[in-house]
Parts: sequence; C-alpha cells; structure tokens
Amino acid sequence: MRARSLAEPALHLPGFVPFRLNRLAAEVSNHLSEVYRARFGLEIPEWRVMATVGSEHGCTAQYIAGSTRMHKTRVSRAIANLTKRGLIERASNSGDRREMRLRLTKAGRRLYAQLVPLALERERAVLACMSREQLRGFVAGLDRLEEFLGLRPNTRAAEQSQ
Amino acid sequence: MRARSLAEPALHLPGFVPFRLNRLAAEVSNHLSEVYRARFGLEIPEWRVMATVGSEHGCTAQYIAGSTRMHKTRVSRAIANLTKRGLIERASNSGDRREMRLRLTKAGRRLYAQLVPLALERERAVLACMSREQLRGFVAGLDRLEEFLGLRPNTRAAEQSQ
DNA sequence: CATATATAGTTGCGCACGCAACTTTCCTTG
DNA sequence: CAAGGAAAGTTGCGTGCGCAACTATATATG
Repeated sequence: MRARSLAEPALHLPGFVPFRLNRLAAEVSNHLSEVYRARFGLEIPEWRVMATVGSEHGCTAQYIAGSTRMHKTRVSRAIANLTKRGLIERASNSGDRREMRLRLTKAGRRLYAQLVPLALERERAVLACMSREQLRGFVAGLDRLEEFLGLRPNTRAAEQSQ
Repeated sequence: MRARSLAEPALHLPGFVPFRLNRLAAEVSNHLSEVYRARFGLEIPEWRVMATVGSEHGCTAQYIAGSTRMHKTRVSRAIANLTKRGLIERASNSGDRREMRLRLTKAGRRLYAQLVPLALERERAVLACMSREQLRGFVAGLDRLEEFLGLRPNTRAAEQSQ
C-alpha cells in the first residue's frame, strides 16, 4: 500500500481515471445530445425522465430521482416541462396522494418510439470502436464499479436518495 | 446488425452505457470532491487547473481548455479565482503577448503537494474494487473510447479546441 | 504598410442547477 | 383521535455555466 508520492507526486490528469471518466461521459453525452436536443428539443433531464417513464410506466418522480441519481428538483422541473409539452401526464389517483404516477401520453409514446432507436444506434456507434472482447471487459469494469459505489440497486426501490 | 427495435424498443436506462458513464463519473467525482472541495476549497474547474499547471508548468489557458475539454470561459474563471487566492500566477512575458504562461506560486506548490497524494489515494480506493485483470480490461476500453472520440491527443499541443 | 482575419483571454447575459425551505399527505405513537 | 415526524413534490434564491460579443494582439494579404 506504499504510494508513489515521494519527490514527484506524479499526477497526470490525462491518466487520472476520475478525470477520464468525466471527460468521456461528457463527450459521449455530447454525441447523444444531438439526438435528443437538436431533433426533439429535450435536455438531459427530460431525456432521462422520458426514458425512465417509457420503460417504467406509472413510476414516481422519487423513483426517477433514485434510479437516475438526479436531484429531485431537477426531476421535478423536467417533469413540469414534459407535462407542459404534453409528453407525459401525472395521475395522483394512487392510494398515496403525495406521489404522482407518471405515464407517457400518446404524443409521448410517439416521440419515445422515434427516440429510442436513434439513441440505441448512437450507443452502438460509439461502442463499435471496441472488439467484442474489449467491450466485455469494459462493461465488466462498469458493473464492478457501480456495484462498489452502490449504483446497482436500480431495479430495487432505491429508497435512500442522496 | 439487425437492431432490436421492433415492437418493444427495449431501452433500459440502467443498462444504457452513455447514461451509466454519466452516473458513474458523477459519483466518482463526488467521492473526489470531498478532497478538493471540503478540504481545500477548490471546485472541479479549479482542481483541474491546479492539476494541469502542476504538471505542465508554464502552460496556457488555451492548453488547459484543450486538454481538459473545459470551455475556455470556465478555465478563465477558474484561473481568475486561483490567481486571486494566490495559488497560481500569470506571466505575459512570452513572445506572444496574447497568451499567459501559468505557474504555481509557492503557496500553490504547497497545496498541490498536499492534494495530489490524497487524490491518488481516492482513485486507488475506488479502483481497488477491481482485480488487476478487471482493471486492465476496463482501462483498455477507456483507452479505446478516448482514441475513437478524439480525446487522446493530450500530450500533443491540442490546438483544435471545440 | 494598411486592412482583414484569426487567436488568447475576458465579460455580460440568460438559464439550469443544487440547496434550503415550504406545502401537502401519510404514518406513527400516546 | 390528536400531535410529531417523515416523505413526495414544488419553489425562491444564489451561483456557476455556456453562448455570444468584446478587447487586445498576432498574422496574412494586397
């Protein structure tokens, strides 16, 4: 466990994994945003809400905040925008009147059906730079890191937000 | 190359790599920020500038923007803050009086010497969740993605900014 | 040598974000 | 069933960010 911090601390940002992850994530997001921003007028929070509600019909804002790890105010504003645009609808008819069940409207489902194939294609185009073996190793690392950092309980309720 | 977008588009955000990268990067950054924010009062842009200037003595703001892929205004403001705090100093004595050569001050070098080992330790602590073999595979994927996305020319001049 | 164009860096502006505080509803516990 | 506390969601506020425009300097061109 001896660190290499003797005379030369030797931190080079381009080789520092936390920095590399940030830069890579930002770059990949930029690629993706051309799809959901330029072509559909959605920002990242709106896109994430659409994607979540699209596959988890009837979920709550709290659930979205937990699974995407977005701050609940960010989720709240994204939902407000999407509702105003008529892409999702809120139903408070649950047994718990504090929470709002979210669903895509007809227009929302139409947009979702257009958006998803394009998003998947963008993902595929980026990941295509790796061999199948490389991709397997990379995703295994992702899995491991997410589990270690407690990002894995996606399917579960994800009650404890940050 | 047949996509799976027939009836069910099948996009599940927790398995969508661009999203996973964003979430992971944000989480790792949070871990790191406890070091440079709480203990040294630096935000991400300031930390990146410190780290860059610390290893690339005499570099310019343009170089930092290119290598970190931060917007030049973000870099400019970070430099202004760090200069105000007396951690870096600007010298316009170059042959080109438009650009400013950046260096750590004595106080800056002191802070840098404290900060770097802690940052490296945080990186190590996170990466320690992977076996040596897993880490190798993960970093290989990182390398490949960065090269594909044009994020690699770090050591070079990085003249073409975004 | 004058004009035009490009580059390094800064600043005004609008906006999205996170924090804290708030409202409303639910769930305790006496 | 009353009261305290917790949870879902919203909103006011301050701030950091990106865009566009700007200043100043350097370089190209007639």
